[in-house]
Amino acid sequence: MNERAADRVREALEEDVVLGRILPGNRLDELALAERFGVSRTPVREALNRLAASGLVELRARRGAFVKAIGIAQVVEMFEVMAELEALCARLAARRINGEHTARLLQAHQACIDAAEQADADAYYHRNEAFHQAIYDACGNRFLAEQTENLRNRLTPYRRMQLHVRNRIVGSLSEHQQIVDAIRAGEEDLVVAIVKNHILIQGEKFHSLVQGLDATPSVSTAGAS
Amino acid sequence: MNERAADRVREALEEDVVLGRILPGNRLDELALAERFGVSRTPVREALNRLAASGLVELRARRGAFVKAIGIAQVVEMFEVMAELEALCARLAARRINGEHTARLLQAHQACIDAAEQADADAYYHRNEAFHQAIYDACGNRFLAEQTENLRNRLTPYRRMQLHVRNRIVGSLSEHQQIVDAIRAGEEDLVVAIVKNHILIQGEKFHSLVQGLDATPSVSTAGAS
DNA sequence: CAGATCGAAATTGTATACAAGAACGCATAA
DNA sequence: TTATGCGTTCTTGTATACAATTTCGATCTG
Repeated sequence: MNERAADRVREALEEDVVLGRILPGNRLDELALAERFGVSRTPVREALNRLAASGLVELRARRGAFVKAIGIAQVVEMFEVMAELEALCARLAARRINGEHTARLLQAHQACIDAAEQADADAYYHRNEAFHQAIYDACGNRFLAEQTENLRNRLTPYRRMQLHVRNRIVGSLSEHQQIVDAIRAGEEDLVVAIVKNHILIQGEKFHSLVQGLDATPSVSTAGAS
Repeated sequence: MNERAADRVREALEEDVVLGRILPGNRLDELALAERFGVSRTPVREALNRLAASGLVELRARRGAFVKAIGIAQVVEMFEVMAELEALCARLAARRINGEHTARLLQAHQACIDAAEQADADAYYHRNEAFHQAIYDACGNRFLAEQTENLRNRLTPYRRMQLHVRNRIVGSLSEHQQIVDAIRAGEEDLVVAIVKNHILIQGEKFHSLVQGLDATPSVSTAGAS
């Protein structure tokens, strides 16, 4: 329980950024954060450095820390990589899964089914995370599992936003079933195809979602308005 | 020019670790580093944090920073991921490469050929890096390019160690030629296969290399004299 | 009135001082 | 001789003080 102040600050900020409580582009004032957490600037700076390294904030030299404004194009790029990493996890899982991991995977899948039957979108979100984590853990490559989890965390806000799209849960669940079956059957190529599609769907949904919502002129629409 | 002290320290330490001038398991004393670089502990700590985030050093709470001792198993895992990322770069490059990037790729390839003809292993190493970087840049996905470059940097010492293996340069060069041809022809699946093999060869060479050298140096072997 | 230039305030980057915990050694006892 | 307990010392973690740079605003000039 003797937690380091810097870690407390980092975790709290991480949550704020990931959950969208601090919006992209906002500047993170060291002094203000220090006061908010009741510490000095030193642990705050340490936390900001760590967040910068994990890509959540951008550190402009002598200008402060800004919540990284990830453009639509980059999010699509990230989903592209995410699909590949997750597909590799699934491929290796299909190749190497053992009894223990199989049990965990089935359990996580069942938990998703339960949440879906209760139409509890929030619970489904969390259990969906656990389901994917179970795949990562089953891949037998801890480094890959960590990398994939990292990227997944960075994509959290963009996935979260489109889980409320109509019928997405039903579709997601059906894909989960296919994934589980393919992994247990050791069908590597099949599970890779399913997972890639499973992830890329999210990227596409995100893309069409933001295009329908808002014309954020950050990148594309050059001379708009 | 007006470089930050913390960045200078970080870059210098990065080089020391990557080039093996500081061995895995060694503790990085903040005060000693501060004196060595003529700065205070503050920028040193910042540098260590950044290095920890990029996985080069391990930060044990209230115990200091240690150069991360990456086990053989993890290196093999990292090569497994590396092969996948690089193959994805190549696939996307084959799909989307344009004239400018093609020129750069050809130029980088020719530079490798020149270095090989002069049997200059050191020059070949650097130009090989540039060749792979050219592929990353041509993939049209800046995020993927950055991730791949990052991982490549982390694997540097393990790749470097086996470039001196006999005839590896010749084999490498031949694979480069196949990669260039496949990318220019837009043969996605073909280039993926070649690249995966190209990278995994390195992982296997590393594996057999260390197995031939030493029995079980699973952890530190830091103070080996 | 517009623009530039200079200056003050605010903020980041670095150094130093202080607090707390861990490593190490020494002494003592069995 | 060895193991254990205590205390010193060294190192990390945090706070504060100082330096340097940027930003914003006011004033002056065309």
